[in-house]
Amino acid sequence: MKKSAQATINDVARLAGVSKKTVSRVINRSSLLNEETRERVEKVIADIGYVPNPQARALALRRNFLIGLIHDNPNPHMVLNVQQGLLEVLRDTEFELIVHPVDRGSPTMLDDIRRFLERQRPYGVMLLPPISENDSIADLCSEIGTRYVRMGSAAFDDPQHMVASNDREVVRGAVGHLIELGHRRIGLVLGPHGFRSAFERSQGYEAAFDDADLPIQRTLIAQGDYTFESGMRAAERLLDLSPRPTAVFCSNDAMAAGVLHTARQRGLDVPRDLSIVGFDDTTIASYLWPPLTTVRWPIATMARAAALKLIGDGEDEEAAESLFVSTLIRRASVSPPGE
Amino acid sequence: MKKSAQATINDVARLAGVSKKTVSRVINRSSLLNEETRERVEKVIADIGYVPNPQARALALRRNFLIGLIHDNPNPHMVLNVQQGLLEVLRDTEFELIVHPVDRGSPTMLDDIRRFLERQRPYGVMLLPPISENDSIADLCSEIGTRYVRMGSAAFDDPQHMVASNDREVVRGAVGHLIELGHRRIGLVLGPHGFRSAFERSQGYEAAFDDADLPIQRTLIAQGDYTFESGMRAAERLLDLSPRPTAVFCSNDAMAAGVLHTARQRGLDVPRDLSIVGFDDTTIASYLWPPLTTVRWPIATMARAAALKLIGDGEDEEAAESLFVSTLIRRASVSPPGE
DNA sequence: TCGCTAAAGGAAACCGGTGTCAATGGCAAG
DNA sequence: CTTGCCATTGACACCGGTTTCCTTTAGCGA
Repeated sequence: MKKSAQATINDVARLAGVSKKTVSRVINRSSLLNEETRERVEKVIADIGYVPNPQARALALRRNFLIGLIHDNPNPHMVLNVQQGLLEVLRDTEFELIVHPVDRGSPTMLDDIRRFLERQRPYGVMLLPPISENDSIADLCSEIGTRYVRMGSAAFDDPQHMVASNDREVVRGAVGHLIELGHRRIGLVLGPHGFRSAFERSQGYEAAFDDADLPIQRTLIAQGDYTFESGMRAAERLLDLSPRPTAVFCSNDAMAAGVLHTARQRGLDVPRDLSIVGFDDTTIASYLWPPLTTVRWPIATMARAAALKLIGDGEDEEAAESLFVSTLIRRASVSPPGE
Repeated sequence: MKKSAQATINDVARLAGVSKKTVSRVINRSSLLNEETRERVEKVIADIGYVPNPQARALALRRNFLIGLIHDNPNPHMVLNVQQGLLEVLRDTEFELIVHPVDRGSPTMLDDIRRFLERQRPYGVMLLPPISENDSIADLCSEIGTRYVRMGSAAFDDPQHMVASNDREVVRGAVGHLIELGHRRIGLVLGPHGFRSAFERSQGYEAAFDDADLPIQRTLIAQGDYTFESGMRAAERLLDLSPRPTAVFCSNDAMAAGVLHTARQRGLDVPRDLSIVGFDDTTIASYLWPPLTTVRWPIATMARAAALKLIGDGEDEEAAESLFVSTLIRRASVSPPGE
């Protein structure tokens, strides 16, 4: 009564009284098939619980049923949410997720990616920021013939290759909200150079000032690099200014946490003495005291859409979408100035 | 001048003037080989940059060069750290990481895993808590012949299948530290039922009281489920007690953050009115105010060791280790009582 | 020089699918 | 009745490795 080895296509063919090629046709839903034959084969497949061997298919098709996630270690919160979104879609399919981190900065990054694509031959890959902004990676995918979807803070590729959020607009709204509350000296903690997300968010900041016909004060703009520590340093500089800013918009939550940390060290009360707005809506945003007002972007939803774009035939509705709306989550770290 | 297609083993064989089999022998480091032949073949391989096709190998060997990460969505911090540790090791090898989340609770979980193992034929898999504690999964791996390593809060399998931390001992030390500082009414926020980690940590708590010959007060033990919200609820109950506990040990950081949150809502000063100790040393631990005293366990190191166990021949030193030491990270959320 | 043994290397089958192309059979048209 | 065409289906090569089994060659003692 030993457990039989995995059934093969030959077993199915024999039992159904057809050739392996016909079974293959059934599996691949070829249209050139007699309906009756199809049913007979499908019955056998169901009966013996046959599942095609992915390695053999991969060899013959020169294409694996894997979706690759290529990223360069941006924030863990994002990576994990993306994975969850992708996996939600892949869970009920024959696809699996393969994670391939790379090192931007390394001169061999492009070669690494090429090797990965040529060797593993994933069905499609998802590119996360910041490397998603690198056009040569997208070109490489096209060249090799691997489907790809880029995730970003703005649409910088065709819809079928892009899931983008509206960072600029949402920041414009968030900073506009601060202005409406009466804030005038609003600091900006920038993200690192070369990150599209940092750029878009700073553009949103500037747009809000333009909207209100207010001048932008360069001294209120501090450079950060998306880390907690850089947020602390930025806050030290901003809070030394006189007059002090009454609010700060931070390009991500980690830096916002840093700003909050420094503010507290200096005995400032948040939000009375300083309003703070973050970006990402990571879990820490709600754990902090006061809970952080921040921007939530639908990362998992975007990842789901990306997965559908990657594996789908382009007919799914969600897969058609490529622009996703982030929203301001109002918590307790913002109030009118000096209140 | 078009880029030639990937070189195959036949190209190498032709250029080196040997048969495919000999090339295959070189690749697989067979010992029955003339040294001179080996060198000649290796030179050709290096010259044309030949890399064996993983799909073909997988088909022939019935084994993929993939390491699977099977988990059930425990805390993101852990999943990500594990991934980083694994990938650090895999980066320089021919292995790739394939992530396969499952749903404990689902009655089909075991079948899901079986299908995954039989279809993808990963070289080895890493099992994360809490499903790592499920013996039938380990048995399944043995049955199918997939190498596996389980991660856990205590050693509950052979060393070659286990990377474990010393949760019980480190908690014993942490709570002992609170006792030394003078705390007597020390709350415990438990992790969820059925989690070995929760059990081990509570055992550590009890051991510390035994060490000091102090009685354990059951009312000071509150049930949590590792979420921020459950920490808040637990704190609400504990802080209603009279006399109030002067310190709380929480089974993870998220719950500690919840306790801190509730304490703050009630106007308590941490650590003066309430000392808090967490577990995990997630990033939030240092972002919180006051920065959280917590236990850091070497997740990435454990994952590295696990990867070496999975792909290695058992000769690496780090791979031999199976018990890893967590340490108490002292920050500002602890002080002597009432100070 | 011959015979024997062991090491080295090659031919062909095999892993389990898919692609190409030809064969088969039914049916309408000539 | 024969021919031509289309819908189905199968035979066989192929994807790129590994394994089995056999042959060749080298080494060595008699």
